Amino acid sequence: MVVDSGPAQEEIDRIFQALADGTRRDILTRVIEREQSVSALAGAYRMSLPAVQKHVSVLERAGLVGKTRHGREQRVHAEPDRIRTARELLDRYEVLWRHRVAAMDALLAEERPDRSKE
Amino acid sequence: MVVDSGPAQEEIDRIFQALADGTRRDILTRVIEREQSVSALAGAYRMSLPAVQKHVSVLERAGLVGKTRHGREQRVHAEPDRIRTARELLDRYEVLWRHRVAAMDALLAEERPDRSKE
DNA sequence: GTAACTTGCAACCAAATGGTTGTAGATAGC
DNA sequence: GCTATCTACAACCATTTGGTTGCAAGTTAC
Repeated sequence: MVVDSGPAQEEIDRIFQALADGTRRDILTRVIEREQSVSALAGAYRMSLPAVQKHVSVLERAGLVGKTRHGREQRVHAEPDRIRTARELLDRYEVLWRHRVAAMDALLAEERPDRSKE
Repeated sequence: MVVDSGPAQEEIDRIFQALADGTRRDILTRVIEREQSVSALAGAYRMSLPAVQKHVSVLERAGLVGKTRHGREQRVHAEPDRIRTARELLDRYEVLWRHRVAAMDALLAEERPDRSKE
């Protein structure tokens, strides 16, 4: 079932924006496989820790990951529901496309020009 | 890394970047329903025509839409294959997530820290 | 031809992105 | 106590983004 009747535009913006960076997609992949601390993540890339912190923050604001305290460490984990939401978002576009193709087929079958619409 | 066996990283960047803007998602929705000229699209928004041109250009570089000349008009149309590609990209993340949940379940059931798969 | 319309492109500007360094607060271990 | 580590946050900088205006080129209509 759909999580909600449709996330706000800004929510969708954040989700796609978060996924529009290779480092962030890689971070997401890593924490999906296993939750880990920010510094552990930072060790995997050739950039500074604050840079990784920012990427995690972007993913967090998009709701794709969350953080849990374990002593002095802060483990980053994936948020599966939101990931599925993102996929379902793309599903809607595919549904729209199928609809258009069906309309075009009907148009070609009846062989009538429909240019007087606008 | 693991997720990437399809399009290049930059391609994926462009696809998600293109979808990370409400105006561009709306343009995509419109041209999926019916192909139309750039100026016709521009008439639907409260921004200048060059701004809409830029949005279309971003969608075009991402491969989500294409353009066809009809006299002096340039009709923008959707590229369904690429839209499906984007959705399948998200599918892979969901698969990874399911994998991780299955591993966690096995972990909790057997109560041992080894996460080797069957 | 001239005029009107559609498009493309360059220059410009404000705001956001993605990175850096530096500083400061908690927590674990000595 | 002191020290080292993990994290957060602020300031700063270069580049990109999203918008503007203005101008040039191609196409249609007169």
